[in-house]
Amino acid sequence: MTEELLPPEFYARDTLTVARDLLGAHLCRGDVVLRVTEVEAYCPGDSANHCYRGRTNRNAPMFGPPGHAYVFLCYGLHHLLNLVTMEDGVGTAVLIRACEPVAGHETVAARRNGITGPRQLTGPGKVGAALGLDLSWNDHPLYVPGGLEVRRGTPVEAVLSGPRVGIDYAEPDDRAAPWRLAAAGTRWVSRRRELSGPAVVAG
DNA sequence: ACAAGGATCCTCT
DNA sequence: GAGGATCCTTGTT
Repeated sequence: MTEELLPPEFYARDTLTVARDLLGAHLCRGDVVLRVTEVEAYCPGDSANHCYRGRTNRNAPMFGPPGHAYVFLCYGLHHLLNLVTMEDGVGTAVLIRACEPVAGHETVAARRNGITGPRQLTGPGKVGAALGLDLSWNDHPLYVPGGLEVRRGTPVEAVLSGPRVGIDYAEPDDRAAPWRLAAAGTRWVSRRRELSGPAVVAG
């Protein structure tokens, strides 16, 4: 039996809550299924958020309806996947930083240049590569069957947290905010030394 | 029209 | 641990 697609209402909530609840969810495209193990929340009024300085052509999908993808190209070569949260017009999202493979192992390995083990999928650019994403997936609705889908998956036992990665341009309070969340008890997480917890136990 | 820099990864050492 | 790859978005002339 196929797992339930997460509906738009799932995303139309507080971004940190959505981020925590996305841990354990499944990203599905074709034969590939990835279980989300690490995320970052980009919140309202957050100087690390691409939307902090208002709407531009690039961040427009983040200002759109919840449950759509926001894909952007980082350093000219990595496609990073975000899931838009909160109400239409707010401009918040959750970045997917790491996953563990559930199905489609051969496809993932091929897209990752034959790499297997945790280095295969721990890092946001690697997740985009494993799913075969490019900018054409920008604004794609993730609750519609047949394309890129997010399904319920299996919950995580406990959550680690720490500061977000690669946001030196942000203001000090936002740099320090513990808005990177990861599943405890798995090796499929990037930069684990910078995380602490378990601080939150899933109910 | 141009220059700068980025929510990174890989290949070395 | 250091450096290069690589191209789009953005703000400025």
